[in-house]
Amino acid sequence: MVQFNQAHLDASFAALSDVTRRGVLEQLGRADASITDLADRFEMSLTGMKKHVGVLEQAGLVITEKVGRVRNCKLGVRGLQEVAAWIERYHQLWDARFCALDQIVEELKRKEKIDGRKKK
Amino acid sequence: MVQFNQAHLDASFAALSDVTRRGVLEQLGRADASITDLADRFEMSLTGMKKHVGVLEQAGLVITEKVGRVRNCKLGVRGLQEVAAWIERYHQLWDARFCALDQIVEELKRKEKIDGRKKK
DNA sequence: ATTAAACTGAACCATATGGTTCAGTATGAG
DNA sequence: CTCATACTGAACCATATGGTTCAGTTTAAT
Repeated sequence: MVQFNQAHLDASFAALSDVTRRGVLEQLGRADASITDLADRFEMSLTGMKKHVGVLEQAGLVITEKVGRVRNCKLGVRGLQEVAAWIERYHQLWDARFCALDQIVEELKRKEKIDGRKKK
Repeated sequence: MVQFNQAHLDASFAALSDVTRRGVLEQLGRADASITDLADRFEMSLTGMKKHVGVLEQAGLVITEKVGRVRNCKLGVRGLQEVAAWIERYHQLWDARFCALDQIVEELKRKEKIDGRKKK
């Protein structure tokens, strides 16, 4: 089984746990943007937006590059892969458990049907 | 496009951003457990573990039920689905952009090859 | 009836987070 | 050269987070 970089997972999930930052990612999904663009879009101070971008960059979810006096922000490659991998693996655990659960549910439904008939 | 419950996404991602809580989920993937079980496993006070479980439960990632004096914890259904859906949709944005990027990269490689030949 | 186990809630603590303002620095335009 | 733009860093603030201890309460076992 793959070994995950827990610190990186911490940073990535934390970065994703804020509605503004998810918004920024969505925005960058449409087009690259400067800090000013993003600050305007989300009605926030430049400094505030800079911090959000910093968090996203730390998590590898965006990449930025300073060109002249403007910092260009774009989606990063590195970030989401491990997160998606973790979710995926976790989903498997989940399914394994719910397979069992599904059977129980089916069993219950079958019984209900019978009970229903009896009550009629 | 699906509209996401942002508050719930906040809670879920935040819940997942802690290594102990991810560990708890993994543990519950193997078997249901009591608060005491989990506290022992992660070498933490009962109260501390209770808080973690509370966070996970709030996010719908676990379900608990008090049976006698012990609280039984198990994986929840409700939680991961929206998270997985968000990641999935986001992945699509990503791919769309990287498709374009790939083309650019290919283009650059092609040019480099030519330049390389010229320099020789 | 006693006692131990398992949890729960309140209070506390240190640090992190999400925001702000203010005072810079660096760069592009005229 | 001058000035506005775009960012950056420091300091601050309120609230949240991850943990603890201590003092209950409820339930199970003897």
